[in-house]
Amino acid sequence: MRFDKTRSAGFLTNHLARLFAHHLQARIGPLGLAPAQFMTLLELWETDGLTQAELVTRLDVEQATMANTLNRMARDGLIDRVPHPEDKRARLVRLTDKAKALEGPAKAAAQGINADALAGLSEADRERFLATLNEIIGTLRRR
Amino acid sequence: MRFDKTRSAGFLTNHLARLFAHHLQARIGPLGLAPAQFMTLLELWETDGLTQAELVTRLDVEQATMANTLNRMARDGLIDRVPHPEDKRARLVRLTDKAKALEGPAKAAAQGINADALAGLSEADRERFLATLNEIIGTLRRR
DNA sequence: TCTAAATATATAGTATGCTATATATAAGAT
DNA sequence: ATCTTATATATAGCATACTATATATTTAGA
Repeated sequence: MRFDKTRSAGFLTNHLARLFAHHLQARIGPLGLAPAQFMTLLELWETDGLTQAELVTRLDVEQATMANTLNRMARDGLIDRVPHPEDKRARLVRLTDKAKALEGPAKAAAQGINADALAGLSEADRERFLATLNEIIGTLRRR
Repeated sequence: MRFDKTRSAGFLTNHLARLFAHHLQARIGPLGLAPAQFMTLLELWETDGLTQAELVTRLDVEQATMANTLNRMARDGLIDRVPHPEDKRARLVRLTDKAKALEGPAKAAAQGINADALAGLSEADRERFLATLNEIIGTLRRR
């Protein structure tokens, strides 16, 4: 059976994701951030005080993955966790001042990588690429 | 600063790669394979007897990553490593009969996932998507 | 030739992802 | 009110990725 890597969406997406992660790490590492932490901060910069469960839903990772990421973020002084006022099981994730201060530089770094990556494409191709990514994500999530 | 996840190539690619990996795991797991093992087998099915260094180049992963993947593959009876005839530092990675027998079913599983993922796209959009992935990979590798 | 640089592999440590499992609390059902 | 089920979080164990480092061998250069 033939299988051409360069024509496999799964293979190529895996490769590209590793390249993006590598570049992101290079640019936000100096800020004291790692990629999964940045992804989590994107939600918290939008809405401070989410629960772990809400972050899990919004970022589509497993609960155990998020629990570990939040532990590392607390260790690194990016978040605090305070008791949920109405639910003794839950805790609210709160940004520290340190994490709030990183919003500008970290988002700029990520935007820069996206811009570099798509630099060789026409505006129409960029739009089509983003739309297709979103569409395939939707397709695979439904299964 | 605004940062829309649904318009970030890096964010979307990370998400999609996780979805692809999850589906691939579900379909090749029952064959006794994991995604990185499958990726490595793709090269070895093409060319049996590669060195670790050659696999590293072809798959664009770090040497330590490949060393660990090969250890797990040897543990699982998918490969043997034999001394390189001309270079005492190196070893040749050889497929076992077990690994050879998995080529058809594993490739079929991966093709099936790719087909499912792209099912909602026109043929032209599929081609464009694959071409764009390859192009962006090229761009980011050059940096 | 002998030393220095390059190459092939291995290992340690860490981050991020997963599944499976455990515990605590909340909500619903009878 | 009690019992069952659902929800929120934590933890253990593993795969895959990374960087940094170590060792062995080969190649190149003085």
